[in-house]
Amino acid sequence: MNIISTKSNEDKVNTITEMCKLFKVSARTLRFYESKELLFPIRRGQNRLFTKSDRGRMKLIMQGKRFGFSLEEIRQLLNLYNFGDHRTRQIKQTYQLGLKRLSSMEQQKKELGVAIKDLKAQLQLCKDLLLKRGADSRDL
Amino acid sequence: MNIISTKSNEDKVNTITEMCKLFKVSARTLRFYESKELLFPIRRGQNRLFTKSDRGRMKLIMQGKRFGFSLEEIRQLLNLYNFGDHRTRQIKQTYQLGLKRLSSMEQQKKELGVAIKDLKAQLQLCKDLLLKRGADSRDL
DNA sequence: GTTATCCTTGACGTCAACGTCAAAAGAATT
DNA sequence: AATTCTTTTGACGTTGACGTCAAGGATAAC
Repeated sequence: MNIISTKSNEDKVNTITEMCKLFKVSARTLRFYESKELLFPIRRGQNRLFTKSDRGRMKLIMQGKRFGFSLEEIRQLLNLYNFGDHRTRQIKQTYQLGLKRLSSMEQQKKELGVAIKDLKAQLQLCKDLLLKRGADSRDL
Repeated sequence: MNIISTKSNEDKVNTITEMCKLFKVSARTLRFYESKELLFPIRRGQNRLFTKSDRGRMKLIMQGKRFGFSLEEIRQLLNLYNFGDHRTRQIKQTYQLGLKRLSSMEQQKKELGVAIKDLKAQLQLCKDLLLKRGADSRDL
């Protein structure tokens, strides 16, 4: 342990199998994401090493997928989290995209709230019917 | 207008093109959904007529898609809204599925809240950088 | 009657997001 | 040195969710 690297996991790198376990995806998926420029693992020889940046990106990728975004949509947004090394014009574009995405996500959250309310009501109706049909309330 | 049908749009039926416009999808999509048993239009001759039930289902389908669910997942849940004509055991299963889906959606809403917060923060950072680089604050 | 318009059923094509398999290269273990 | 394990790079396969013709029936308009 070097005296400089007090933040032990800051500069830690992962092999591909470690990443697989970390994010519960296949190696194929990670290579695929690299080919699509969502990840940028460095190389030791010909092997991939995934850095903290890649871990952060993967987290965002999984999140984005959960919310129903396509990989391409996610890729564009990922630049928002690495804007240091881009040109101003590109950052501006990504920023605009981020604003759109934000409002889309806020909208989705609102809709989700309504859908949840509906589903709850429907489940209640369903439950009532089941009880009326003589179901045991313990297995509901 | 029949004296019995006071609820004018309750028993209204739509042709396929009407449905297309109503939900902004293609006819192919509607036929595809029927083939996958997500919709059950009645027939006049060989033509499809979409009922109120189908309209309700379509609303739920679009919603489900927005939230990232697959058509198969959506199909299973749709039974929750038409449980009148099913057997108790099946309803019970659908009910259980609904509970799972509910908690999944609630989880998703929570994650969405966090992601929105993160994105906002990131956008702020981005904005600061752009301003520092001399961007005009009016086009942000 | 025929032209035009909707609608139908196949059947094949496409695109995203991977899965799967083969061949080979490197490192590690015995 | 031989074997095992991890990983690599192709390359082809698959699945979900449709798109896109092609060929034909039904109905309304002229």
